[in-house]
Amino acid sequence: MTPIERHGADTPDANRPLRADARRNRARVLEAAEAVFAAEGVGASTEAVARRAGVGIGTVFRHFPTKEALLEAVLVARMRALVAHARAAAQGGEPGPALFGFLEHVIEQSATKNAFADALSGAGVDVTEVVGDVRGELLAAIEVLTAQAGAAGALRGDVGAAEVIAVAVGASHAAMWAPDAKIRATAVGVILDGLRKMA
Amino acid sequence: MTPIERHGADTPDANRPLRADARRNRARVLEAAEAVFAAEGVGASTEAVARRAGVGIGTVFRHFPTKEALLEAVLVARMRALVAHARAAAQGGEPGPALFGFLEHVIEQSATKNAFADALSGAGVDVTEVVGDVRGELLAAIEVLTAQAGAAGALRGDVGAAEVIAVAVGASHAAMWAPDAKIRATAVGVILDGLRKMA
Amino acid sequence: MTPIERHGADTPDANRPLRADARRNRARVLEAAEAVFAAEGVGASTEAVARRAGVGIGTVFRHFPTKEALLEAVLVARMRALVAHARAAAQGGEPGPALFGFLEHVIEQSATKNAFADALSGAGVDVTEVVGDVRGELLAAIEVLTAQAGAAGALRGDVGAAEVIAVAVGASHAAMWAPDAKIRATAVGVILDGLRKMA
Amino acid sequence: MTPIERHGADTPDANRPLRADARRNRARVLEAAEAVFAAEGVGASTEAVARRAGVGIGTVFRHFPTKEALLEAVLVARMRALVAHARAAAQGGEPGPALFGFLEHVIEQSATKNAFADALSGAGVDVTEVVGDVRGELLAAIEVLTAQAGAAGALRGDVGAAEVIAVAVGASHAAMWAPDAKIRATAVGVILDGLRKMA
DNA sequence: GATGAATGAGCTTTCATTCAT
DNA sequence: AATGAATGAAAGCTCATTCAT
Repeated sequence: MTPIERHGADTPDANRPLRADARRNRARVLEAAEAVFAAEGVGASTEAVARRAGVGIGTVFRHFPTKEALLEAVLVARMRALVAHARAAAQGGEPGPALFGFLEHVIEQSATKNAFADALSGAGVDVTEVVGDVRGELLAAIEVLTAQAGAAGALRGDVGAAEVIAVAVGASHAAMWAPDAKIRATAVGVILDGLRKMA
Repeated sequence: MTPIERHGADTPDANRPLRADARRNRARVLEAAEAVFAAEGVGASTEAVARRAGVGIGTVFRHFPTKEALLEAVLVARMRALVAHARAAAQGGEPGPALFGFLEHVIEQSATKNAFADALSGAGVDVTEVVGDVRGELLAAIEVLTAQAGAAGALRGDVGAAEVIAVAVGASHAAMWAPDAKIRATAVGVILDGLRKMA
Repeated sequence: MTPIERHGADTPDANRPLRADARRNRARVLEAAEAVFAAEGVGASTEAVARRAGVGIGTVFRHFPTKEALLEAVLVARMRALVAHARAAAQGGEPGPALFGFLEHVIEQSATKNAFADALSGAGVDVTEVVGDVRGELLAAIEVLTAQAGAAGALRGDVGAAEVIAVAVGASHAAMWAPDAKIRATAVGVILDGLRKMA
Repeated sequence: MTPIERHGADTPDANRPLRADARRNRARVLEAAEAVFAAEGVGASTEAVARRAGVGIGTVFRHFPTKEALLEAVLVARMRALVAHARAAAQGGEPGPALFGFLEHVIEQSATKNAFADALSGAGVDVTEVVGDVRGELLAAIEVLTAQAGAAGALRGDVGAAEVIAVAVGASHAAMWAPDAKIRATAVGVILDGLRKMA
């Protein structure tokens, strides 16, 4: 129905760099969505997100054509941040602390905001499908951390990146569920200890 | 939110004798609710529950005055089952296997059905408030298991019942997130290893 | 998902005779829909229909799960009325007047309310699909009228029921379009004359 | 509703010179609108029209300040084409064939695209109001054809231009409704026969 | 003049909850 | 007690229209 999509003719590049204000609004909406969903759960209304972002509903739907798309975008954004963090950690000093520092960061974040993904999966969204590319990137980034830590003798031999992620997800939830800071610290400590090289 | 939930059990005549068929219906609804919410998430409609239970909606609401009340009842029922399981385990043979066997049961269950609680907490319900009595009972039952295992030298010294529960919650989620059986087994193993006595 | 749909056990017959008040409401909604869509076009809101019927929106959607379903139901109802009228006409006296009287009735009705179907087809609904059974019944009923009139020498030899319907649809629109009564009468007369036996 | 539509034509410099590209865009939009509305009904979105025309929405609204204005413009354009066709026909050879050829053209067009006007009238727009001038022109052009055909004895004596138009509208709809080509041909034939001189 | 991002009223649809039967 | 029809407040989403770029 849109044969050529030619609508500028002299616009330098085809797939729209997105006007400056549009870009700004998109970011604001994403931010607002993250905050609102973290605070009220995925059941929060799209209007609430719009209000928080200070834009009209129409704007939210222009950028994310579906509520699910918005949810996905939030998830992807969060994962992208994790990827960046993991890469930075891999660059840093000692392998062991690099990996465990990263994990603690993940857990901390999840604990205050909301768990790795599961408000989504609880709502019936197939998380795996959604995150596509990013999932691969995250896996790769963690693979590096894992390999380094393994080589340095700081990590159990039988675990790879996938296992580390699963364990991190678990630790996040343990942290969320723990009724107080002391219990939280112990529980997380226990779980992470499970990852360390056994004597 | 509905503290006076306490229904029957050992008060043979008191509050509500509850006609035989009414009792049966209550049970059917609860069962249906568990199945439906497990399958479709907490967003599933109350009508779907009624349909599955083979009763009219009116009946569902007669027994559980609110959708939230129904959700809570499901959660409480599941925890009650855990309590029973934990007590049975404590009666059995060796302390170490008793505790870890129980934990594996919990994790397995959560993994196939759905996590310990969090569809609820994802929906903004304060789980801690809700479960009131049962939470105490579960804690007590696990305390017994924990103490026995600790005395037998099968459990890290610095963890009590609360920590064990948090770790179990974590392990459940690790299991749910793991993409395949092999990774699931390793991740759960790692976490439970964290609980064992360190050399 | 609804294995048996057993919800009465002693309700005499299975597929719900529909409670008395429900039946009444369904009829009211249908009537209201006919009036509202006739007056404001198919673009009229479902709420307007509910208001006119004196019921809540929910009730409209309980009976007709979709706006399209409501539209279809209106169309089917109207066609059913035509079928009844055609059958009655076939019972009556002379074949020629029976057919042409019926056609005039159809045209008159369409002219005041709105055309045979096309607000729908204008809205992209595939009318043919929708009316299924009724279409067949109408065709059959008109077939009878047509055959009788043909035998009586009051109808052109080369037209059957389908052609008669098409011509009636045409005449309805001619009537709707005509700017005044005199022109309307002449135009309709011209078209119906086309159907009569040529000398 | 936009009476001052009168644009250019024989006023070479007056109201708006209208830049060359603007003129081109106006035409493109009109064309696109005709195609889109024909294909998807009047419910089609203005954006769809813009997309099809290869312009931004803003441009559509600059030329036609309202969706209704756009709809009207499409209708007027179509009628203008008919006027031209009618005038050409009047110039041609024998009166009878001239009139009936014209009518067949009208019917054919309507049948493939969509009926004379009624998606509009179905949407609650008062078509008569809208077309103002053009309606008069069309009437006049057909008056000529009618008079010629009448004088040549090829047309019933009691019908004038208005009746012919009404009948043409009817025939268009008969054609649209007919389920197959054979029935369509017969039904249209019947209606047009009604217009011919009776023996 | 052209563009397309922003707007928000309005629409369809769902669902917890109530209440006459 | 049980039923299921009725209710109406949201929710998600669309689209004509405006206006800064």
